[in-house]
Amino acid sequence: MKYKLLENPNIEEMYDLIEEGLRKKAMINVFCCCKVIYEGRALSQLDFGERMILLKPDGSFLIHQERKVDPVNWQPPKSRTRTFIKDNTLFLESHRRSPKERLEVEIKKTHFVNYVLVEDYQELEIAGYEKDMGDMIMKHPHMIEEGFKPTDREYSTEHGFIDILGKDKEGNLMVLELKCRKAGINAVKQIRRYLTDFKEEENSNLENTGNEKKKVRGLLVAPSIGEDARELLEEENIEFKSIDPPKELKNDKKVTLDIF
Amino acid sequence: MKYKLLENPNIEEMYDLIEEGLRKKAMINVFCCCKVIYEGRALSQLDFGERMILLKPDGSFLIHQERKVDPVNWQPPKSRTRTFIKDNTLFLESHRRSPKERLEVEIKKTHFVNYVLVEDYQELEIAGYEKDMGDMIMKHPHMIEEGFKPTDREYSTEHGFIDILGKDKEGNLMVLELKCRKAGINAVKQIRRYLTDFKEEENSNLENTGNEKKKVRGLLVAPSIGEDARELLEEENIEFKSIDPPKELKNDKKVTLDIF
DNA sequence: GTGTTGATGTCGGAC
DNA sequence: GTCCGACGTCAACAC
Repeated sequence: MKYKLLENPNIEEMYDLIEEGLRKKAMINVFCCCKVIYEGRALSQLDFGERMILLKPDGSFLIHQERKVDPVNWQPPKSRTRTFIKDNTLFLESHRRSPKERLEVEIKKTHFVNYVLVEDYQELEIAGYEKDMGDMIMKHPHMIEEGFKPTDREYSTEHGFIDILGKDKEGNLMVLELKCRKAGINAVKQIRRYLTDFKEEENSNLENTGNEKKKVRGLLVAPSIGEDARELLEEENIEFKSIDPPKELKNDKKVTLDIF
Repeated sequence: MKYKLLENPNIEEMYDLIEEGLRKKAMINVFCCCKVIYEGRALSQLDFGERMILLKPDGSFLIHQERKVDPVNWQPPKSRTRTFIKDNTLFLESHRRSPKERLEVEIKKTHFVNYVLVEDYQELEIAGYEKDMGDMIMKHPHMIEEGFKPTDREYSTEHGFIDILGKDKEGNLMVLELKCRKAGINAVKQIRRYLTDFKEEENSNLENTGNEKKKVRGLLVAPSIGEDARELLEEENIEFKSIDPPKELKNDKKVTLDIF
């Protein structure tokens, strides 16, 4: 089951659902009246009130009040969450090893609780660094290889945006994925998804037109690449080009600002 | 009604529920597959994936992925949220006036959506940071050393605010810089800047008045100090006093008792 | 409003 | 691990 939800659960139901969610590494969401105690780098307490609690599969633990972007209390990723019942009351507890920190949530009344098995393979693309790299390649396509001609930027597909689309000197389609830092396995998976799309298209074109076969080349562009990423890359017949991102424009700007 | 919840809603149902939640200033929670575009101080895009969206009555807008404490995209309090349907697709949009920022969420598939009218009158009581440390020292100056008398708090200088200014039992000026965590090299540099100011002043006073020379002592107060910081400290003849920040809540559980 | 500073900052990268 | 810098930092407070 992809998700599970309970309205006005009793303590045992709620305990079971949260335990199940934790076991399955789901996102768990609790709307309840609770009291919170935190001990660690600082010390805090928050008396009973209605809040939203969010437990993430990476161990993150967030308690949100009705205002502000930041959670009122939280624990970082890799914290360990535990549930227990004491005096007919459900508690959530989160421990962090180092620095030693503890979060304790006493739950009085729950409106509803749910967990969801989340599928999210996308990473945030933020303009700035990577954008600069794209700008540079659009301006100097020979950096990729002789005869490379970029045709599209941020080309939209069903699986997401392709950073740069172009053709090599033979006329083969090239799908470029840019990373401004060391490329990980996710970068390779990403480019693989794009390629799947294009290869399907390519095959149907072939059937229709009988043209001579053009290849679709996947090319990962990054300053370096991780070991696991390299493996998948070779397996999938994707190419890799090592290019450093253009030297920081941000710093230059900041220096200028500091001067004034 | 205190809350409302829909599983697998269709677009119109979802639109209505969110509009109702916005009108009633509720906390709104959406578990869905969505795509996010942000334009403002930076520029970002996040392709389709499953996430949790949280809209708060103060205008805050959070999009949480399955990892990290921080939301992947967000808008701050006082942003204005708008919903609209285009091409049979539901969009959430959030505008901020200044700086001009826009967040656009395209929703593909929603697992469930709910709103809750939250009642939370409590504020976080927190202890263990720099202000508490300053309070403690002002209240118990002997913690620094016998005969220490603080004279000013947040004393303004050309280079910034001195946390605590005072005099030792000999009448020498003391410049205290407080850190509630392990002090790094920056803390030492900071105190060094303040000292430079005072020593210049001291010298000009000497010339003018011919008074006997009083020293200016710099004192870094922190629970501990890093190695590089220690080096610069000794080089600059700045002193160090190890003090842990107080971790006592002011109204220690009294609030709870008062309520009953 | 603009500006400055502290924070359980968080997060990522380098050593 | 620890240290160091960047961040759409956020949020509180002063001016």
